Amino acid sequence: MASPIFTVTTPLYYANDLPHIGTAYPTIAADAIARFERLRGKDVRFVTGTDEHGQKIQRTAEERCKTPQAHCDEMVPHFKALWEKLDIQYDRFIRTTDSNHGAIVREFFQRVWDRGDIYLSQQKGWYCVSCEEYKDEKELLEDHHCPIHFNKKVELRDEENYFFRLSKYQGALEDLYKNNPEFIQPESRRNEVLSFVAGGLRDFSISRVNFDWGFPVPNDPNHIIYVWFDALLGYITALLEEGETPTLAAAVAKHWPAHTHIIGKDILRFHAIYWPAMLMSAELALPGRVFGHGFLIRDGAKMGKSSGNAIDPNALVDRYGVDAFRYYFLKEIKFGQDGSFEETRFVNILNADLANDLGNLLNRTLKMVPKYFGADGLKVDASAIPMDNPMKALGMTLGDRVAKCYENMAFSEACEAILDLVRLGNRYIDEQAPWKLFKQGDIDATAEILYTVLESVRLAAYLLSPITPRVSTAIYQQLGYSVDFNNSPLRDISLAFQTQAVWGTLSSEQSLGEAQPVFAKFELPSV
RNA sequence: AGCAGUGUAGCUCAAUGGUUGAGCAGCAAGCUCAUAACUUGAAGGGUGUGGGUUCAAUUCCCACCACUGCGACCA
Repeated sequence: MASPIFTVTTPLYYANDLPHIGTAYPTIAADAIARFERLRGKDVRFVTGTDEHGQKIQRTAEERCKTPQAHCDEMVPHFKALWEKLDIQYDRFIRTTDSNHGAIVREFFQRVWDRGDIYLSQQKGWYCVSCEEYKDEKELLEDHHCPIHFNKKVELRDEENYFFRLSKYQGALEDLYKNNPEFIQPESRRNEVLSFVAGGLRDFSISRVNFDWGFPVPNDPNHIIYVWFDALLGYITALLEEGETPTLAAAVAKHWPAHTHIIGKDILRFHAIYWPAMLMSAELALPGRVFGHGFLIRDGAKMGKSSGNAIDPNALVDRYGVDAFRYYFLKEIKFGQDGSFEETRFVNILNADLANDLGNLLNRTLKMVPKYFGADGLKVDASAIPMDNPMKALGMTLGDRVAKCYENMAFSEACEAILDLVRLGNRYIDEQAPWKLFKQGDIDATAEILYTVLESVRLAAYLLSPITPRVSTAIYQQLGYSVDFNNSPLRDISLAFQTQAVWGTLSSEQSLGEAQPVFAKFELPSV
C-alpha cells in the first residue's frame, strides 16, 4: 500500500548572494517537519533549491566579471554545503537553471496562454532590479532609491510586457481563502492577504525586456519570462524523477500538490495570491498551505547584510554545533513571529534545556543502573507500572500532543511539551530518591523508578529528533539502541512513530550503554 | 487616508470579567544519583497612558502614545 505523500518546500533562495542565517532558518524548519513526517511513515518530498534567473543576478554576475551561469554555479555549492552542515535532509535541490525546468516553464506558460490569461500591454513605472518589482514613486526614498534596497536606485521603465490576468481570479481566490482558512498562516498573514485582495487585484506583468538571463517567452523571444513566474514553477519541476521527460503531467503525477510552502513574510504575496491564481489558470492542484515565517531580528533590526548585523550561520554552528543551532531557532522563536538572537540567551537556553534538564537527567539516572544492578540491568515491565505514575501519565499523551504541534508548525510548543516531561523527570527522581530506596534495600521500587525516568528520556529524545537529531541519537545509543536519526533508512520500522512515540517502549531486555554527557554545557560569551 | 497587530516580572512570552502565570537570568535553602547538576522557597508586575461601562477590567468600549506589518498618498 502506498504511503501518504507529504511535500514541503522552502523558498528557492535567490542565488544572488551567499546563504545566510535568514535562509538557514526556514530550511531547518522545513527539515524538522520533513523528518517528523518521515517518522510517521509518509512518502516525503522535501524541496529546496535556488532561484537563479533575473536581471539582478545578471548584473551581479557582470559586476563580478562572470557569466550568470558561472556566478550561480559558484553560489550553489555554498548552499549545499550549509545544508549539509546543518543536517538538512532535503530530497530535491532544484535550480531554476536545471535543464528540465525550461520545458516545465514553457508548457505552463503555454497552458496559461491558451486559457487566454496572458496579454501584451504597456508597463510604465519605477523598477527596482533588486526587488525585481515595480515601485510606486512615493514609496521611494530620496533621489529615487528603493525603500528596501536603500543603496540602490530604481529605474524608470516604459516598456511592453506580457501581463497575467490576475484580476480574473479575484473571486476564485477569495473563495479559496474562505473555504480554506488554513491556506495562509499564521492568521496575521492571512488577514494581510485578505485585505490586500479585497482592495482589488490588478494584473501583473510576467515578462521583461532588455536583458536575456531567463527563459524567452514562447514566440516572442525579445521578452524574458519574469523571474517570479519562472521561480514558483521550480516547486513543480523539482518533483520530476531523475531522467524523467519533463512534462507538467509527469511532475505533478505523484507528489503534487505540496502540503506546505514555507516562505518568508516578504514573499507572501507571490505565494498566497499570484501562485494559486497561476495554478488555477493552468488547472493544476493548489498547495495545502502557505506558511509565512517571521524575520530574525538583532539589535532591533532585521538581520541582513545591508544592516551589517547578520550572524554567520557557519560560525555559529562551528562554535556551538548543529543541534544547538537548530534547537535555539525552533524552540526560542515561535514560528511565524519575528525572533531575536542574543548569544547570552542562546547559551543560557541550550545549557538549561539540553544540558541541565535533558542531558543531565539521562546521565544521573543511567549512572545508577550499573551501580545498583550491575550487568543485569533493569528488569521492569512497563505495562505493570500503574497509570497514576505521574511520568507515565504524562508520557502516555505526549506523542499525540507533540504530533499536533508539529502538524501546526508549532515547533516551540512541541519543545515545551517535551520539556514538561523532562522537568517532571527531574522532580520525580528527586522526590522518589532511588538512591535512598536502594540503600534501604527496596530493589524493585528502585528499578521501576529508574526505568520510568529512562523511558521518559527516550520518549523525549524521540519526539525531539526532528529538531535535534544528533542529541537524540546519542541518547538512543546510550539506551542501547543502534539507531542514528541522521542515517537510518527513511522509514526504518524500528523508528516508526506508532511504536516509538508511545510511552513504555523501552525494553528491559536490551543492555544499556555507558553514561556519557550527551550535550556539553557552553561557556557564557565574554562581554 | 486608512486597516490590522503588539504593548504584562530584568529577558522571552502565556492567561483570564473577579486575589496576574511560565521559562530563562538573579537570590536563599535543601539534596547528593548527576554535566558546580537537580529540587524547593522567597523576591520580582498596581498588566503603555487617559477616560468610560461594570459590584468588579489586565481582560469589554473610546481616545491617545509607542513599536510592527499591510496599504494609500505620488505619478
